Amino acid sequence: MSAMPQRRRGGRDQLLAVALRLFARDGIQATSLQGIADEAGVTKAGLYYHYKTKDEIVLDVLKPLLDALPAVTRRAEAHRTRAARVDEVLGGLIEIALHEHSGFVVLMQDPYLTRLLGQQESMRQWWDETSALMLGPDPDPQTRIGLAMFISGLVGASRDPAMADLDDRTRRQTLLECGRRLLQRD
Amino acid sequence: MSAMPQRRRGGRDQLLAVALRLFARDGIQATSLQGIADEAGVTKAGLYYHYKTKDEIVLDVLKPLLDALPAVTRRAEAHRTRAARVDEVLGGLIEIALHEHSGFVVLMQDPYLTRLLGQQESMRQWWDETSALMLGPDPDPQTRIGLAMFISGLVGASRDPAMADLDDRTRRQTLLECGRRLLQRD
DNA sequence: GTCTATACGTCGATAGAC
DNA sequence: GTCTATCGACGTATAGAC
Repeated sequence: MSAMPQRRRGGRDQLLAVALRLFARDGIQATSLQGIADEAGVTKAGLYYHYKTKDEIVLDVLKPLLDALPAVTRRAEAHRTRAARVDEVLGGLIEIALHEHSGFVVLMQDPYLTRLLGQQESMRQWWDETSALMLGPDPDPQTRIGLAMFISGLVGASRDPAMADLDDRTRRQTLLECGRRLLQRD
Repeated sequence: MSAMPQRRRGGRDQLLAVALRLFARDGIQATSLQGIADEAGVTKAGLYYHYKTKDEIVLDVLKPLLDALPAVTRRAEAHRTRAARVDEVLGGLIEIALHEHSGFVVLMQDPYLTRLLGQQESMRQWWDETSALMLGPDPDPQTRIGLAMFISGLVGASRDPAMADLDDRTRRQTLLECGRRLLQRD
């Protein structure tokens, strides 16, 4: 019983790693199955042993991320003060942005994925619930838009060259400070 | 001698407007010339009378934006204090994000365009110059990353539903406040 | 200037040998 | 499980009639 990811050539986990890298770099639409197969050292038909369609690969690649987001919200709901809930969500999103950066880019920006998930509506529902949790009742526009800027800006900020100089703890702290500033009440 | 944009069916300006809308919605790669031609009411071959390649269309679509960005920087350079330069750049970028939102999305997020412009290096050079102008000498990481979050977050913030309720002046003011918070020194 | 028709490559996906 | 070979659809781009 091996729960370890199998990174063997052509193994599922290696296919997913290759696909994620290419999706983040070139976009899903521009990433061909041929390209994934080449980089993974298998043939195009080899992919079809593991997956029936390209969309199945896309969803499997994003699965860990799509599970991680509701988990953050569930942890935040356990807190009793709004400030604590905000910090929990900010910290959780920052953690994801830093350590699953490729997936986060795809999730936030790829129009192919937007269309694929748009049919499900689950993503929008998660964000409505989570933002309501952070903003509380009757949020002012400034805070509302500050939150939108944070979630959208997290992609670019975590890719910034200045990030390279910082250790992991400082990265989290810096991004958290950005979020707090954007969400502070007047 | 008519300097007015020609919005006639199949005119260049209408082609560009259609292309921009589709690029922003679906991504450049996923937007076929067939799709542009259909929406513009011409045939695919009709496009090739105006443009030799798809890339030529892309660059022409983004031309106004690629000219507007250095113009913002030039205006900012005229100011004598750092605070004034920062406000000038923030205001200029906000103006662009609000009123050329489709183009701004494509410019900031489309990997096809990143590759196309990556060959030229001009975009990176503009941002290096502009961020240096805003950050001044020896910027601390917090400010540096705050700026990265602002520029990247501007796309999402200007698309937020809460924006719909606000008048134009309030939108600018709200986004400017976000930028000031992210760029303030400790 | 705009059309029809088409060349030629690559796409996602399938069939069948080994 | 992985391969070769191939399918039909669609991509960009071109040729030539009107």
